[in-house]
Amino acid sequence: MNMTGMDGRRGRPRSGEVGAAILEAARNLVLRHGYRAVTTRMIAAEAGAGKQSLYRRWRSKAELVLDAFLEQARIEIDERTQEGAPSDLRQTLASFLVRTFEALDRSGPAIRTLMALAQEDPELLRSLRDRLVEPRRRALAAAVSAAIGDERRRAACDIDGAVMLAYGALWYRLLLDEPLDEALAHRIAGLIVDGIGGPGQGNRRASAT
Amino acid sequence: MNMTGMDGRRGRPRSGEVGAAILEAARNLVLRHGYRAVTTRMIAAEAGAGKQSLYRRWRSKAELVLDAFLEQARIEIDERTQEGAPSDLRQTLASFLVRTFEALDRSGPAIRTLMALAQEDPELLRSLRDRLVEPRRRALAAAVSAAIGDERRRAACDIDGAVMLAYGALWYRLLLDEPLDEALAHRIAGLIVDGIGGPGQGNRRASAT
Amino acid sequence: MNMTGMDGRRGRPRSGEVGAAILEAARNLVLRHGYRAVTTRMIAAEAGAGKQSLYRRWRSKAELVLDAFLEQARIEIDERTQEGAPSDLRQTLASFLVRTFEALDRSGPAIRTLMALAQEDPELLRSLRDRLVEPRRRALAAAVSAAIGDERRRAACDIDGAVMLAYGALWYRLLLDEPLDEALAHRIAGLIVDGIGGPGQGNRRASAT
Amino acid sequence: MNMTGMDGRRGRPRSGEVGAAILEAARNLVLRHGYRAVTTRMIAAEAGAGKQSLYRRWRSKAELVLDAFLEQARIEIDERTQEGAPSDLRQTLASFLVRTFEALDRSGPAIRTLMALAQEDPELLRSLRDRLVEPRRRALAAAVSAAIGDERRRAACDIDGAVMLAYGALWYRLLLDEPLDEALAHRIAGLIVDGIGGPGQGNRRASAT
DNA sequence: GGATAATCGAGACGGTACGTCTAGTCTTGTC
DNA sequence: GACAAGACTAGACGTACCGTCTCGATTATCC
Repeated sequence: MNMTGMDGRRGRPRSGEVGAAILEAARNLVLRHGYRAVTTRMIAAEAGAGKQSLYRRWRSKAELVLDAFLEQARIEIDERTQEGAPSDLRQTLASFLVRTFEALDRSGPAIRTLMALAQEDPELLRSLRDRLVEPRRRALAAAVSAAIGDERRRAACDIDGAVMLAYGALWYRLLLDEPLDEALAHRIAGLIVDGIGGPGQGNRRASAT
Repeated sequence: MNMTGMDGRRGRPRSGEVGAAILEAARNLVLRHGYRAVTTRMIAAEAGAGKQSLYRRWRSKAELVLDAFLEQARIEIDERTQEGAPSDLRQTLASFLVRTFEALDRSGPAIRTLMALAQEDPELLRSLRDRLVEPRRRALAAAVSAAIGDERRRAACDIDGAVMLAYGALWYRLLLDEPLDEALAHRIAGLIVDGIGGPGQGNRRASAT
Repeated sequence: MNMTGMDGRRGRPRSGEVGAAILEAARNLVLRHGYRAVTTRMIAAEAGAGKQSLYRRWRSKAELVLDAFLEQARIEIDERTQEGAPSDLRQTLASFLVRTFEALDRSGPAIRTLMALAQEDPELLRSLRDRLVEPRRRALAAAVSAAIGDERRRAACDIDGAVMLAYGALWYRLLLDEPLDEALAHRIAGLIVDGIGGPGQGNRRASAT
Repeated sequence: MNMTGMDGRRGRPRSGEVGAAILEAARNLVLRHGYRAVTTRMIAAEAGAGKQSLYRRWRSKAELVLDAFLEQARIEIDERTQEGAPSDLRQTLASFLVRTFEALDRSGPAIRTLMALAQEDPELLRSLRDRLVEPRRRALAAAVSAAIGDERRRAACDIDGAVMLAYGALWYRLLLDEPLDEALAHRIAGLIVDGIGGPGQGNRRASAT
């Protein structure tokens, strides 16, 4: 994953532009045609690079495509964290999901592909977790934590569990190719905040039976 | 997908044993080596069959492997539905998840792979949804519905939403290769029933702020 | 080199047409563009075959091209041996060379290429000797032998040596890309029959000095 | 081919040692492993040089290897031309061939490879002709001419034809990987001087029939 | 002596052929 | 017509190599 190759200083250094061009070509082609339909030859040609320049930097087509999309994901997450200080938990959750859904409008198919690839490649899965999933988990957890506010109440909540439910639902819908819209975001937020029975007291007792 | 081939046609009838042997070979090989490492030639050889006997029955390697694992899933789901009528919702959810997690202990990696494949193959995704995801959604929804019992209270609950959260969490953990154990099952059940704040009233007000 | 593959009898037998089409494609392409400029992909495409069908029959591009031209050479040599019984040695030699030069007009470049390839591949060289060089050596030796006629005089002659000189000169000119014309044929024939000094007695004494 | 680069230009002059090291590395590696198995990278590494230092001096790998072996050939030919004035033609021819065969003992494989390469590279063929073949042709022609001695007799002889036969036989045997020994040298010399029938008068009449 | 310029080793670069592999289809002879 | 065996087309993969380009460092000549 070290793309600079500047450990030693002898020989011609790797050109950052070549690596960037390959990443961009990979990203564009996979978005346009899907992972399977894109070949390393196509990526190299689109980038104006030789195939060897590709394999000098990444061990396989899959690693390259992962990097191509993680690059993009990093940018988006940075923009997202410019939050104010929301006070309502349900609203916080819902708006976080809405914004995430919007971002997935473009990158969804590629992200799905990445998760799919990672299922056959443990190292890829590790990268995906470390560089895509975990940062977002933390971002959502922080947002939820801020919305709860009070320290004591926070301790009583299973924030990480809530984050798991939220992202679980997101991925489930994404992978099954079911729509991710604003209504769904509010529905998920409501469920997570209040549980299955909604804000009323009804299910309190039912579960206590 | 028609495995009998006994529509009253002329010629030698298809041998049921051949199809079964292929399914078993596919299941075993994929469990052992993973989807990508297994080739159609290997499956045919392991089953003592010709490749044509494979493609006479399934349209692609992916469909075959899907069938190989759905066969197993069908058996498991049949056993699971032989339930009585539990009354406690949280317990119902938890035990459903526990049993599902146990079944995934063996077939999990293959199921993950199927979902991964489906990301590049719409037809496979459709099959996966119709034959694996939907039946299980319905089974869980029915169990939840039965546990709630009362008709009016049922109407107030977002049962489908709860099912989405439960299976979402399951897939999320499965795809990220995070453990699926009994503690997790209870945690998910608790979250779904009571929401993030747990059975206490605290978060009612918080969300009402 | 066994192109039928019919040792066992199970499975689909190799198609003779495919092999023949590949040979012809290889021959035509190499004649047109030269050995280096022709790729296995081009040969397969021209033959309407897959690359695997090529590598199933030959171990490398070089082996294939050898076969492609030996096939042709065999045909030509068959036609050539339909000789009468000439009596004049110089004339016999000259006309043999003339006819050979004519045949090389078309296949010369390819034959040169084969000899070149054989310099890096001992197995290829062996094939070339056994299937191209030796048969022709024998054909010329037989023609020379017949032209001399008398048994006793034949024993006094170094027929094989003469054949070596004739073919040596041919290859030398061929490889150096120097013209092979009728005048050259007669010149070589004259030298071989009479030696450097020509039909006169002059050099007899010179060499006896 | 100018290896000094010292035309009075500015900048750091080319090191003669680097060029010599490259030549020696090329010669050794090609003798050891053959032309194809040796790469430019290997030559540069063996010489402790960069690849650019190689291509600064030669236009291609083939030209370099040609030079590597011509260097050796030049030395050999120089020694050879320090001859007295032999008078017996057959002996002159034979001893010339014997010495040439000895030299080929070491460099034969590489020379063969060069001729092979030249079949696909007209420019290389030209170099090979100008710098290897022609000088040797002239050397042999001069030796033969000197051996004949008498001006009038010389005019009656086809000296160039004899040289063609001698070198033709040499290359023919070399390329076919057939032994080049002393007996062969004398045999070729005898054939060239006297023709197929040997020193007797027998074939004079046969050819005159 | 400082500027200029060509050299040096090292190795990345574009391009492209090679030989291997796989999926899914087609063709044998046998049952 | 199903069956086992295996050849078939098509085309992607990752490696290898050539000849060029680029880097920092070195070594000469010229001003």
